[in-house]
Amino acid sequence: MVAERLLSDWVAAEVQLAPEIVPLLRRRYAILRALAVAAPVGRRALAERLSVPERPLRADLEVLRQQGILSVSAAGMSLTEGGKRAYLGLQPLVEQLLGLDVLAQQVRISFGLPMVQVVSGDADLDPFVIEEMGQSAAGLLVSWLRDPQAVLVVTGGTTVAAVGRALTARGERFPHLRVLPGRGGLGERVELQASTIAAQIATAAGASYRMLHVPDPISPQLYEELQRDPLIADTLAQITTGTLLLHGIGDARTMAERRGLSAEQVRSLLASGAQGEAFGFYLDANGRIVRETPALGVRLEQLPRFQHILAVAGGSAKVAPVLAVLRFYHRMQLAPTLVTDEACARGLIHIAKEEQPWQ
Amino acid sequence: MVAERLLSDWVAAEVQLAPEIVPLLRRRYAILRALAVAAPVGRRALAERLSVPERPLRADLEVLRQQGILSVSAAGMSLTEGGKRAYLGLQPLVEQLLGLDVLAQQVRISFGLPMVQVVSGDADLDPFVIEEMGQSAAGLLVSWLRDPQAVLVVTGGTTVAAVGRALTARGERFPHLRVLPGRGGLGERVELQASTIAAQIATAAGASYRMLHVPDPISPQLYEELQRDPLIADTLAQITTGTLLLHGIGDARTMAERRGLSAEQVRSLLASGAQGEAFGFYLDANGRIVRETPALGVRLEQLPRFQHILAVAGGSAKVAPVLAVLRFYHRMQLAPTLVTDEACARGLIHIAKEEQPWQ
DNA sequence: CCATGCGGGTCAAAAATTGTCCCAAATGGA
DNA sequence: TCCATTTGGGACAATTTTTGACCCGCATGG
Repeated sequence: MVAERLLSDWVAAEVQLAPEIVPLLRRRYAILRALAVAAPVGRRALAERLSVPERPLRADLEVLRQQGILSVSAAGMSLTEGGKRAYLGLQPLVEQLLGLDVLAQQVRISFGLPMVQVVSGDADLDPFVIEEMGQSAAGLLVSWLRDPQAVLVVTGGTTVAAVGRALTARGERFPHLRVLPGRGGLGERVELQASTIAAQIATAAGASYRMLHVPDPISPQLYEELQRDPLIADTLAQITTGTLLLHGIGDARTMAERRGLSAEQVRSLLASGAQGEAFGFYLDANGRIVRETPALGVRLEQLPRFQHILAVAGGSAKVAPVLAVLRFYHRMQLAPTLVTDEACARGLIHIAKEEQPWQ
Repeated sequence: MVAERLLSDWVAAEVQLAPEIVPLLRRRYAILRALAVAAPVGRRALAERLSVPERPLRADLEVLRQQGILSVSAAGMSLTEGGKRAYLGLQPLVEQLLGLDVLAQQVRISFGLPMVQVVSGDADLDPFVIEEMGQSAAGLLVSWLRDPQAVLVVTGGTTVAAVGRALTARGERFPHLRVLPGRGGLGERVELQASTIAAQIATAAGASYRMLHVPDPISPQLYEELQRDPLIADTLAQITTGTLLLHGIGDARTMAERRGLSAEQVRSLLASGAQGEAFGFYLDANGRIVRETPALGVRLEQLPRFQHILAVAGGSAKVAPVLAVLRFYHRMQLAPTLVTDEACARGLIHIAKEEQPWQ
């Protein structure tokens, strides 16, 4: 605690004296993160993924190379051992330098949440930011997963998938754990399915799991029929015993299209004010439910039963969806933990300052 | 201790990731130091004293102004309250960032000294560096001055005068202390005389002092005569009871000229290899005494009696003189504490690496 | 009161950065 | 084994930024 306090003082003085180090460290740290995740990677590919012009990136890479932080080969660039150490050791410093801790506290207070974590960057510009959100969320999750009663319910999506990868990478085992998908199958990509992620997490953690072999937008006829299937019914029953909920937050239009809604249906959905989506509910800017997807899985009335709800989403395009979900939870008198990125957090703060958070 | 350790780790990682902050912080810190000492000061005067081109300085000043670190008026620029706080709080960070602690350790080990302190900058280029050396030396001194038995012997010179100013500024009082000049009058400038500095320190500390009203280069006839003077004899006797010695280190040529030696005498002195001077002794590169100034004051055989000897000198031009003095002490089997600046310390290390420190 | 030194403005020259090529070599999937 | 692809590094003109060298009106302090 003392050390942290001192660090923040030093950082504050340093930033005051030399504010130009902030964008500098931001860039360099993003490069390290990218290399830590995707090495070996080439200069052009890196520029593409970081949404940065190639030549400036080259200048940065040159400095890092001379510092012995990265090694180059014909296959691309990788972090050296020292570079990995620097990357890992730098996280608290970068958080301080970029003011991420302050940002997280602002979001936490503004929206009345129990805990908020903010990672550096913008997931829309730099795909590696999603991985870092995943690691951050995984860190929170494992502390909850130690509970022998823990039953984890997960949804699908790219961000939740990143949490799964991060949990797998940690290699910690929770044999008593049970992992369940909170939704059925949605879209085509198998690695983003709730069932797939549940299975991945459970396998890595040495835990048990169930899959939910139902389509996500479900027709009324199938609804009754599938509920009578004993295996499905059992899985649904187990979901009601969940203690931890991990879910992503979607953009209304994207999710509607992924669920195969017609252009007309999408138009009507958006006309009704839908901004965000979470586990099947489309929410407007005030957090009101605009439309509920007919599907099997975690249900509205179950939400209060979870001990912890962890929402993960980032990128500047997710500001409105996240805002919708946070207001939805506020209406429900629930308080989820939020893991997001810098761009999204700044957007949330910007809006919170302009208007009353709860209208 | 923990905090320091962590700080150094963070700093190491930060410097690795963004080495360009080192010259940046070096410049900005020098500006803060100058403003802390000499405010209010104008842009051109500042550029002159810092030996920096005006336009780049202006760019730095612009940043610092926008950061609210300095305030401008028609009389010049000054530090704001926040700027003063940043300046004071930044010292340990700057020491780490510029590697001054490492440098000090290298000098300490290379020359077998008990303690070495290094301040940032080059006294030859930036006159404020002398003030910082003074503050550093004053910090060491006060810890020794708490000893009720303390008797402090000081020499003259610009650097020792800066120590006197710094001690005065601290405002701590040592009523039991006795301060004595280690040399007679030398040159014309009263504020650089050993007696003047002794009186200044003693007055500020509420201590007692004596003056030594004798010329420094003294003729053989006067030598006997003045020693018979009861007041002078008593002062000389008191000097033999000294427990702490504070002295500067001079360049041989400069000191010889200041003592009024003829051009011929100076030439012969330099031809005999004289590099440095300390309390009257001219020393060659190996630390051998080349010539002893006939004078009254602290004598060679007294040196081992001091509990602490503190040598203060800086600037790249003082490398050879300091080296000569350090080797002299090594021959005497004495180990002084050294306060110097970055430029001088790097010069010492450079030489120590090339040759064996003791031949 | 007035001369000195103050901050700030201006602008051409110089330096650094950036955009956009190219290339030989190594890679890795077929 | 081969060959399409991607790698890092070189080169260089276009562009932006920084630097040097002025000038000006004005507050300040002797």
